[in-house]
Amino acid sequence: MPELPEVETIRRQLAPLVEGRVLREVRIDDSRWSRPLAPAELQDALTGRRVDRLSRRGKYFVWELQDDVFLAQHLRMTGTLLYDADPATPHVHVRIALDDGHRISISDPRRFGTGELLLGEDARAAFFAARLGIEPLDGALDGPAMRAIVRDRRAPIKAVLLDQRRIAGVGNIYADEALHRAGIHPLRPARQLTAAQCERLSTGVREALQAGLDAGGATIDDFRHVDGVYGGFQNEFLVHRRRGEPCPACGREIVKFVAAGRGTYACETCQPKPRRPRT
DNA sequence: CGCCCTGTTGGGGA
DNA sequence: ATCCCCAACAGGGC
Repeated sequence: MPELPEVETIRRQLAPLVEGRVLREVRIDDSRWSRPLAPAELQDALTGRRVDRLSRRGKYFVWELQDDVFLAQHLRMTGTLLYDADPATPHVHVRIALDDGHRISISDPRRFGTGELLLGEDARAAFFAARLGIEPLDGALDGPAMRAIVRDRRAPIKAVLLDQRRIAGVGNIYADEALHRAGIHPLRPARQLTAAQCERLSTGVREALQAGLDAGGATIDDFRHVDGVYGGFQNEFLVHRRRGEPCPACGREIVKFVAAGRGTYACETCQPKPRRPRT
């Protein structure tokens, strides 16, 4: 469910509610969530600590706790982070009681979500350095940066966009959206992109993510805010393809295929298929 | 009712 | 470097 705009939206809503609060009680009912630690170990490490800041890196929430203790939390496919959730909410595997009486619940039907404890600045830096590349909304993702990222890579451009070690936070839906905005076919070998295409793609990635943020992270159909309310839609490529409607730019049919192992949508009029197999 | 397929993610093994 | 499969579950098509 959550891609970068959704994660950032949740972070912005939750940060003022948790920063400065102490985690009074932590209950983890899922041994998968806290691997490699046992749930009891993670509970003990978190309990009683003050939240200095709630930040984000790629699609990770970073709970910055006192004494340089960090929790890198990922919601993966189906995780939701709820504030004062309905007690009947299903699939809640992690519950946190704050010192002001409010509660945090993490609901995650598929249980892919993770929470990793990182002790100290160095551990945090190493964790993200091994996994994440450039932050797409920090201003550094321009045409030349994109060109350096695609250079020498013969993998399809969509696979490169989804590689978190290159660009942090672009998921399946926003990758399709960015490629449509840039007029680039998802299967085009990355190294074939011209300087002009790299420029358009860097803009497409930034604008697609920003549009998601402007919509309050409401671009995915079952996205819910921290208060449990469902979000709405915006009139973008990704919305049209979900509805089975034609391309909003040219009116031609949107086609579906597999790229980088994921379901992929494109308009092959706006995004011409690659013809040259190798370069 | 049951079976099969799909999926917003990322890690590990081939 | 790249591809495939997997984690666990819900929902839709047939």
